[in-house]
Amino acid sequence: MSEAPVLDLASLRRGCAHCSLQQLCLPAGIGAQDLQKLDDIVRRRRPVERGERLFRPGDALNAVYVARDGAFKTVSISEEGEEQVVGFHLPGELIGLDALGAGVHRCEAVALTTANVCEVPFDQLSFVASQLPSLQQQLLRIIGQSVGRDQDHLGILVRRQAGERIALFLHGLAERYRNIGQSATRFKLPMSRDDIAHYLGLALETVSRGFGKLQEDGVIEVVGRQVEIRDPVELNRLAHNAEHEEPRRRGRA
Amino acid sequence: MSEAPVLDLASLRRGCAHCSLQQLCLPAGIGAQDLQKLDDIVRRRRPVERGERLFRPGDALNAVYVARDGAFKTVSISEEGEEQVVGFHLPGELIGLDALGAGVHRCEAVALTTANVCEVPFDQLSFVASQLPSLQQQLLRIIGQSVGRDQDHLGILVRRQAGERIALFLHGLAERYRNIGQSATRFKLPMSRDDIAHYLGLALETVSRGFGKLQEDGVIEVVGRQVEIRDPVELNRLAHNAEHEEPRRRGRA
DNA sequence: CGGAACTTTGAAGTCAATCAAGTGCTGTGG
DNA sequence: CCACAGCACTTGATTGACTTCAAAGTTCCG
Repeated sequence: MSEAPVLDLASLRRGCAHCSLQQLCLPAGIGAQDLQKLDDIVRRRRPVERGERLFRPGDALNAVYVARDGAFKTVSISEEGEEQVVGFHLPGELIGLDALGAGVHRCEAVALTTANVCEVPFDQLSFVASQLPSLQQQLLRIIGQSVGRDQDHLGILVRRQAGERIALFLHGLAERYRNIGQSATRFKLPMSRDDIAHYLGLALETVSRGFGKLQEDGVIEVVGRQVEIRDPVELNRLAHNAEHEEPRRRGRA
Repeated sequence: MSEAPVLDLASLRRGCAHCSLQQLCLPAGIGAQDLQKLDDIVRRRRPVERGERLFRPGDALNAVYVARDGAFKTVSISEEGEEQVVGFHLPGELIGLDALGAGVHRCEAVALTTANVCEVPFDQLSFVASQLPSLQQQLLRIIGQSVGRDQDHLGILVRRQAGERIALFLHGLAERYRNIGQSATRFKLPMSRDDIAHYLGLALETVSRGFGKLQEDGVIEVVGRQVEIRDPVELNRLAHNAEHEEPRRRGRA
């Protein structure tokens, strides 16, 4: 009885209920049978240690991954060996889509903390999706959201100054923590200043100074990687309105 | 428009052979019947004039588009009204994927030149794809390639200096012209310096100076929007190796 | 406790943005 | 055909932001 599929299904459903796959299966109005098709192909992995990689550039696209807890970064390495942080992945966000185009990963996915991940073999996912149009559509949507996040990232990098980028980064991160049911005002950064710098296209010293200034201004409280957002409204203003518009208004008003 | 399907099919097939949809149907080993399913949903539009828009931010995702000739830019407009050029689209490159995530466009697509476009209603494409697994896979791949291009764009913007970005831009553009069977060494830029600047995250003056310097160094010949690449090897080196690493064409050559 | 990794802080230099003319193309009307 | 307006592009000078180099301070773990 303890091996009864009903129990397994129940536990999986509970598991997926607060991991990103909820977006893949639940809103599709999926039946128990169909859900099981999906559940059957999801694999668990032993915890991944900090610094371990899920895949490396050049690896074939075997699976996509979702962290159940912990965090990852995806890094693309230029021909000169310089690292560029392409994205951070919190629990529930899909990892591995970078290989969709060529069938081969462009980036490496590195664990920032010890983490538990679900692994979904891609060919099986693809096969199941072809049988379940609603799942296929969900898959497209998830991918589209990931594209949207990339575009947001672009928006952060283009013609924005350091303070603005940092505010935008913190703002976006808070939003994402809120989405996974964690505090949006108090959290521990899973990544180093260096990682943030490589994500924002800044020098790490600039990131450090930016944090310092935000603290000076009473917007955040930061000790090492522990962050508390004291003034979310002001943070939002800094992120969207640019800091140089208000404080000193010269001719252009 | 209901005309003789057979004739339409023939012309479309010829048409698709050198437009981006070739990537959608041809490699899938698609049969004549299946091809027709696809061809049936592709619509032509009257030529789009320079400055016209295919869609605007907030528009529902009705269709994806492919230019048969001409060029487009997709622009996302920040809350402060600043324009950010998200991408340029040459003939054969899909336009409109930005709405996949939310079902609503985030960007606007503006014609840079007069252009002919094919319009593929998205729900129909999605429906046909669900019936043709091979088409579905192709669709995923196309989307993945678009994600890859976005990541390349990211790579251009992060921590690269102006000269490098411009070289990278020209290099990438040449590559894409080559892919569509046009000269990779001599072409006319469809976009303004201002568009390029907004794409590269630079001021337009900086772009102009960058072009000037490349010309001074004998790498390119540029008159207005007409560009000739004189030294592709050097351009490639500038794009990937950074100009300040090695020969500072002053003292030690 | 000690060491390594990470973070903060300071000072100096550089690159690109900005402001400001000026030049050259394109098309239109006299 | 030329004059002229409008726009796109180029060029110059200045300023400010960020990087870089350097060093001290902190946190995290074994």
